[in-house]
Formats: sequence, structure tokens, C-alpha cells
Amino acid sequence: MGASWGSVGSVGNSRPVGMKDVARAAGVSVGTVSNVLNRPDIVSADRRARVEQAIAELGYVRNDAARLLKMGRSRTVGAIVLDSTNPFYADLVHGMEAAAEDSGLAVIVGSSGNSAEREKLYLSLFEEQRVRGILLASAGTDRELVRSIVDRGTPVVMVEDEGERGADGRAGGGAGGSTVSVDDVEGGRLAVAHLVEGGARRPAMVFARGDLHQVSARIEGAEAAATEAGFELELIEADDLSVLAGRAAGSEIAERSPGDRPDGVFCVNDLVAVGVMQAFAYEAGIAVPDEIAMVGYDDIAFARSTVVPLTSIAQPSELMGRTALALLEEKISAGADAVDRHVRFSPELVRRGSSRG
Amino acid sequence: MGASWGSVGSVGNSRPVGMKDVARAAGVSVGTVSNVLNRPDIVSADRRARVEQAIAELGYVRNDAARLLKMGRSRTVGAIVLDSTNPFYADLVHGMEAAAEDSGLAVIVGSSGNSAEREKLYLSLFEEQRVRGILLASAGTDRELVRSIVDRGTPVVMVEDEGERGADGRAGGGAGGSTVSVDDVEGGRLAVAHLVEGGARRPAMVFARGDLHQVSARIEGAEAAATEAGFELELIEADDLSVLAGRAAGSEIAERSPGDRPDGVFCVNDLVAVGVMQAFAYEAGIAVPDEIAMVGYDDIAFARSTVVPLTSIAQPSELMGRTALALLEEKISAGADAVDRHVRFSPELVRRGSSRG
DNA sequence: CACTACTCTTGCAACGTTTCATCAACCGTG
DNA sequence: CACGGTTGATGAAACGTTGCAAGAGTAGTG
Repeated sequence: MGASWGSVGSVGNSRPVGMKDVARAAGVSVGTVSNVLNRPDIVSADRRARVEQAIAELGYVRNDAARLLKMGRSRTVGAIVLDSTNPFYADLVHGMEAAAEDSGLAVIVGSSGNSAEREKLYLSLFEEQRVRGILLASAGTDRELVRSIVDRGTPVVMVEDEGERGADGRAGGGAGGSTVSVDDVEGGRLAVAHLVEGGARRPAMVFARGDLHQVSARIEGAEAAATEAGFELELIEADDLSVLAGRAAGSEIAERSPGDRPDGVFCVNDLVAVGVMQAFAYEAGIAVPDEIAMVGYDDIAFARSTVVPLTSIAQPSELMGRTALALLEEKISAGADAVDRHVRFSPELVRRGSSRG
Repeated sequence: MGASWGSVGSVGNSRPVGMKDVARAAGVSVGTVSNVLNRPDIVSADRRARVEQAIAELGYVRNDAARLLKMGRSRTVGAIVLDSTNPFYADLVHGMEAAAEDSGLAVIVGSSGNSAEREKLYLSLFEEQRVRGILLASAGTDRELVRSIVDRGTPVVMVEDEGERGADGRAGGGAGGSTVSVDDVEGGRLAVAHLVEGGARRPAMVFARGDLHQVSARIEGAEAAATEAGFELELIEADDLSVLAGRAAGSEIAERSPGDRPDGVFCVNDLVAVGVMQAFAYEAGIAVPDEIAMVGYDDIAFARSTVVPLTSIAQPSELMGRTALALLEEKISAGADAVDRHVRFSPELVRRGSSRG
């Protein structure tokens, strides 16, 4: 078959096929066509068959825009992540998608690339599309903007943001949305405490600027752990959170005279750690962990496969994604009288060869 | 400010704000509001100011559904990828997004997870949303379906599919879309030829089932190279294309008596190769490359950071994404009389420590 | 046979935009 | 001051759905 049908549907130039055309072809009213599409059970068998055949023959495709316009809200949720190329976010999104599928929602994803501008862009795009809700896992977020979006009726769940800062005195997080977070201060503390325990006397941390709350929280914890142990934490800045930036930071360390180098390095995420280790291995032959011990953050799938398997602070990325979507669903069904909920996960140290102890 | 404004916009229960409301508040017609939004230059300064203020005060958000309904086609393109968790596809998407941003298009992404069903789902979803075009980098594709979508007017560009099979005699690829591909047969050939050159006498290939054309092409090339060298290629099946599946396959090899193992393993992608190497390293202490040499495929960013840096067949993932979007744009602007174009990249061997030579 | 109860169908009024043909107002010119 | 020419503003007609009130049959009951 197939080829024998001749010209199927509206080939090329002609006007697009709408429900009216289907109705005419099937000899029924548009209302009936709509019913066949949305509540097939209430329409009689023969009519349904006629309509279905007409749909197939004409190659009718439902116009979601019109449907959406009429219905008010879509079956879609929007997610904004910092960087979809980073496995941590990829897993996060994966968790969201899995949970969404179970509830018949579709997820559309945008990468902000840590640009506040792109983030705003996606935010408005999603709001204009009347998505059912927004998942925000990007961080330089304009709180006023988020709040106004929430006020206008689109629920927002933020991933990886403060659970209870209350700096501005508002109950439960300034922006007015549920949050899923990990205790990043604790994560930073764990990492540096582990380095110190393993014998590090000159701990350092490689970080990157940008107003990511996670980053400053990790620094805070790292510094606390160092201070508690009686050491000072050296801060080394990388350009961003990528492997490449890590590699550059690693070179910088490698170029110093051996006596001047830190003996334990905590990296703000695994990508950076991988980069730093690349520089150590290929450019300077620095032994990990003997000369310098390493700890990363996120525990991405590749961490256990690096040159020297990377000790890392694990976050339950996929679970966090699922949870974020669950919270969003809760808000969606609760409607106006929804209450903000804040789920906080604990980071966990995963010991591997890149550190001692 | 902020708090002093009191209740901004339609807080909570009230009816959503539309252009009509803005028009009334600003004392102009809806047509003028529309003009302020779309062609601000043709409306007088004072009116524009009044409208803009009304928009801000009411918290008006444009309804994209209505806009889209009226305009016919969106500014969005849909992309379907096999697995957004796989860095190769993440990079591909990244390239698409970068190119899209330059042309003012938005990209929405769906992961098919190698399920034909999910792929169809996204395909219809995108068509119903009247996207401007579709980028297909998933493979079990139903050619009839794609062809009908193209016929109905939505251009499609396929990534990673045959460039010139012509098995069904049709000019340029059966489904009627432009394609961006890599010569996977050549890639497979390169990989196994390299193994053999490095001294392998018992080459093997780890693959996964699923009707991915890339996989069978790589197998084809691998077998050809083995045969040419006078050896036989052992085929070892993994469950899918993930690290975990690779690890299982690796264990299986490790469990054999040493004399029974292959001495060179080509994996269908880097994820699988990483898994295989994990099994070798942690479960059996098999030395790479001395006991078994390894070659992967895709050359993902982590390949150079694995326990033993992984030799791999590189594909220009990001560039491929950009190219796919460029071809799509070409089809979009060409309209009905668009011609299918087929861009084919060459794979490249990247030698690292996991293989000899 | 009249009546109620039920099952499907139908036609029409939204939904919130954009677009376009008119219209109004104003400006300089002859 | 009448005239075209410009520039801006207006109102109404789509766009393709969905949902609903009302209607048309059909069947069962007294």
C-alpha cells in the first residue's frame, strides 16, 4: 500500500487541512470530529469510523495552537538548566522527563548557559506558551521576575537553590516557589574535611564566578572545614564550570614550583576536576593523590572512569529531577492555595583513588 | 519599590489579562496594542508609552498560542535525539542551539530513548505544534511517517542516517529530507584496521541491537577491515549503548579464560567502551592496551580522561548540529521547491593510550 | 399512543491574536 | 482653501479548536 494511494493529503501547495475539511469529507459536523478526537467513546461506531478514515485520507493533523488557545493551559512544562552538556544537568533532566512521562506531561528544555539574559528569555518564552509550570535549575535568577510569574499563575519549582535562606524575611524562599536543593555548604565541608583527613595541609578550591548560589555555598562549607582544621583554604578561580576551564586552572597550578602548590584540591564540580587532572597528568606529571589529592562534586557517571578514579561529592541528580517534577505536579493540582514545599537532599562523599583515606 | 506597588497584575483568581484589557487601560484600540508589540516604530511615541505602561501595570503576557494560531507557523524547531544523556547527543544539540540562536529560532528537544514509540510521539507532537522544522537524530525512524510529515509541509533534516543508500531507488534518501551524516562504515573500518595494525589477532566488537543504522554500518566496516586483514571479527552484544551495558559486556569478556579473550575490542560508542574498561580494570585487572587494546566511537570529552585514555573515532558533533540546523534553515526559506542536500563528514581516528600504534 | 429517558449530533459562541482595508488628521503646496 | 500625500489609529474579520446548550432520534414504559 502506501505508494498505491496516490497523492495522500494536502501535498505541497494547497491549504492546510482543518477539522472543517474532515467534517465535510466524513459528512458530519465539526463538533463530532472534535469528539472523535477527544472523547471517542461518546460517538457512535460508524460515525467514528467514517471520521477516522477521513482523517487518514486527508492527512489531518491537529492544530495544537488552536487547541491550546481554547483550553488555556498546555500539557507541557518548561525546564531551564544551566548547561545541558553537563552530565549532572543531563541526568537531572532525565529524571524530570521520566517523571513527566508518567503523568502525561511533556518537558521542553532550554539551556541558559549561565547567562541571565538567556534565562529571562526562556522564562518569558515559557510563560507566553502558557506552560503548565516551570522547573528552574539555573541560578542567576531574577527573583522579582520569578515572583511575578508565580503571581500570574504559573507555578515554579526551583532546583538547587536555597531552601531556607529567608534573608529577606519572607516565609520560605524569596521567590515564591517550591525548591529542591542539596545542602551545598555541607557538601563543601565534606570535601575539604576529607582532604584534610587524608593529610592535606595546604587545601585549595577551584571555583568559578557567576552568581550561582551553589558555588558560594560550596565555598562557604569548604572554608569552614579548612578553618576548623586550622588551615587556610586557597581559592583558585577558573573561567567557568567546564573541563576546559579546569584544565587551564590545572596548568596554572602545575606551573608553580612544587613547594608552592596545594596538596589537596577540591573542585567546584567534576568537569572542572577532570580538567585539572588532565593538566596534572599530561602537562606536569603530577601524581594524584600522592602529590596532590583531588575531590570533585556531582559524582557524574564518568568520575569512576577517570585516569585516577575521582573522589566526589554525590548528589542524587536523577532523583532530584523526579522530585522537582513531583513538587510541580503538586502545585499544579493544588491550584491557588498551593503551599511551597522545600525538599533538601544530603550530599554524600564517594571515596575513590584520587584522594587518601 | 516592588513591595510598594501593592497587588501588581492579576493576582490569583481574576481573569487573565489580554490585549483587550491593555487597550482599554491605555485608551487605545487592540490593533494599536498589537502594533506596539510587533512594529513599535509605526506607532506614535505617546501612545506607545501609554501602552507600555499599561502592559507593565497589568502584567500582561502575550499569548503565544493565539499568536501562533493566527500566524500559522512558530519560530521553533523540534529536535529528537536518541539519548540526551549521551554526551555525543548533548554536544549535537548544543551545536543546534547555538546555530538556532543566531537565526532567532528556539529549539525544543525530546529524547526518544531508542523507542520507536516515543519517537513517533514526539514527531506528532512537533507536527501538531506546527514547528518550523524537525531535526531528527534518532534512528528507528518510520520512513513513511517522516515522508508524510515532509509532504504536509514540515521540513525535516535527519542527522546520522544514510546519505546515499538509495536502496529503494528513490533519489537521495528514502524519507525525503536533507541529511547530515558521518561515514560510519569508514569509521568502523578505521577502528578495526587500527587494532589490527597495533597487533591484534583476535579482534572483537561490542555492539547493541536496535535498528540504528549507525550501528550496523559500523559493524559492516569493522567486519570488512577484519576480513581484509585475514582475521575474523567476534561480535559481542551489549544490552544498549550505555556505560552500564558496556560494563556487563566487559565482565562477560573478563570471565573467560585469558586464552579465550579477544586481544582488541572496538566498542560501538565511547560510553560502552568506558563500561568495558571499568570491568577490565576493577573486576579482572586486565591491562589495557597490553592484554586487550580498546577503541571507542564518538570521542566524547571524557575519552581523554579515562583510566587509560581512550582511542576513539571522532565525529564533529557540534559542527554536525550546526550543519543540521543550517540545512533546515535552507529548507525553510526555500519553501516548496527545496532540494534535499546531503552533507557527509568523515570520521577520524584519535590515537590515545588504550591502543598501540 | 403519549410520555419520559436516554444517546448522539449539531451549530455556534468563545479563546486572544494579527492583519488589512478604512478612516481621520495633519502637512505642505499650488 | 482645496488637494493629494503621509502618517497613525481603528474595527472587524479571520485563524482552528473546544464546550455547551439545544435538538433529533430511538427506545422503553405506563
